[in-house]
Amino acid sequence: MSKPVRVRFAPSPTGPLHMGGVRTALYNYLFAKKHNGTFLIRIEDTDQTRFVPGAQDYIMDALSWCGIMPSEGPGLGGDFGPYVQSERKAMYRPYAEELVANEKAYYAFDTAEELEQIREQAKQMGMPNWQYNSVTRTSMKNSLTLPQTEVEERLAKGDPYVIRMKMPRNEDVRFHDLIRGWVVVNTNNLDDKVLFKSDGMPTYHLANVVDDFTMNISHVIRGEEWLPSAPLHVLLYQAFGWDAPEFAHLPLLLRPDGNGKLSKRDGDRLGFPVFPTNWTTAEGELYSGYREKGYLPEAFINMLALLGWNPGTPQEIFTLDELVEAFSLERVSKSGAKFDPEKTKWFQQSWLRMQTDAELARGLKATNPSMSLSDKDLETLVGLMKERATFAEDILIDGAYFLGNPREFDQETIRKKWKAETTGYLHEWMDRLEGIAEFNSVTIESAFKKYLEEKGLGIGAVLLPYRLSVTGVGAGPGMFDVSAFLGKEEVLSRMKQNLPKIADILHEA
RNA sequence: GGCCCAUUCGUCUAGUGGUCAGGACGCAAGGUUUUCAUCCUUGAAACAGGAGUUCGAUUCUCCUAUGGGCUGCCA
Repeated sequence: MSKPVRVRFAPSPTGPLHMGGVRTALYNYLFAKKHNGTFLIRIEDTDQTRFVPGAQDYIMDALSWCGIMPSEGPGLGGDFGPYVQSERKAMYRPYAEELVANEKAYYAFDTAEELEQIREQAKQMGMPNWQYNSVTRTSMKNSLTLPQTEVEERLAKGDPYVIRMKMPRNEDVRFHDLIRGWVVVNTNNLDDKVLFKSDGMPTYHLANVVDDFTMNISHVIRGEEWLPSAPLHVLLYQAFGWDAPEFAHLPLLLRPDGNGKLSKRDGDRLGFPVFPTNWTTAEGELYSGYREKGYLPEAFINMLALLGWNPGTPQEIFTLDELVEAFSLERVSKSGAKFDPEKTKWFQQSWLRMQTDAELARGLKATNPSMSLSDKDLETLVGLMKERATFAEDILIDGAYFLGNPREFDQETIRKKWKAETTGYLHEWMDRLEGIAEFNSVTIESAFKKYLEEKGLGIGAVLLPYRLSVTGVGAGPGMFDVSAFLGKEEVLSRMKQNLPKIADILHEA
């Protein structure tokens, strides 16, 4: 009989959530939904010095854009709240004291400055990382070395202290990871981590274990950067006499170039966002987000899901619901995944195509309220341009000539395609256009073919120059569709205005 | 430096004690298209290295190398 699945995503509000964090949240969400469990958010703000205003709202907003909805969390309620650790502050000290009473932990009075000094000295003597551990603690100021009376005196007096884990000597800590299998670490390699800080707050380790236990968390699914401290957490569960949850440590997201963990600086430097949505720092520095770049949340989520997990089938396009259905931790890979901006674009393009013309038109109208096009015309335009676009806005950018006479004319196409007699053909073609009674793509095409036939011309000799004189560019949707969309008056008026401009360009060349 | 984790095409990945090592993105070529895009076909492209186990290892074990993470009164 297994416990009900309850998982949490536990970010710290020290800045915006980057895409690695979103993926962790996503996998938690997928796992919870797959097993009819609960996905909750807990804010880990035990470090008051690193608190960044707005970060918590950013996290909730970004997850909401992604469609990753927690059922418990700050502002959402739930039976295990509060869901912000600073609001739970009072509950941690008794747990820390309990460990001291049971000799699993001890008071330490060494100040941060003293420790820094010791580390510095050790470094100069060739020891790169001095640790407060089962060996060194015997020569430090703590309740294990100081006389009992002095300890009590110091505590009574209000001397600052921390509570440290009393790491046992030479014990193998074994735990099972759902992704990596058995992991074994000897406690000699672990130090006496601070569990409770002198400012009255717990550290991550204590708060995390206490909260996961008191919130009935069944599975801890988090990034691989936590793997080294997992043994400590396992030991803490043992010290409290609690059953530990299942662990699953996710592979890291790596940067596309060179090596290393994806970091917030990489994105805009390499030309892609690392954040789900825009984030502006207090200093006014902007980090761009997928939302504002024009990515659909479905595409973003789809891409993230496949980075480090695969369904074992050739399917690559998944809705959130389909991901829930297909997801399993067993199919999460062990090694870090380099993020690929190109493939991300492919997901975006694929998702854009799946939108209906009406949906896309509605979205464009919302982002461009001043657009004068009717809904029906905009939908037609979307239909013509959609296959050529990666982002919705591309439709308006690459299709700008649908909205107004172009100012620029592609010089290279002119140079390659414009012959001495071309302008003459176009004038003749204008006369034919003039004569078309019912102006639609079928009638225009047949008139065009008829004209070519009568003149004995090839299609390329006139069609491309025609396109260029109307749109300014040498590529795009079917020219008869474009013509029909613009209407007879507009097409003729453009040609009248543009042909002289093109002639000028030819003269200059 | 120490500890831990990892290693299949450029990238994301599938896979098995005997496979032509499969797919996707990207790239290249061809076809379709008046053009571009889409679409279709084809192609180049990988089991880090060395031992061992075995009739046989990409697959199992060990070593090495490489990459990554952690090493704070950060999370």
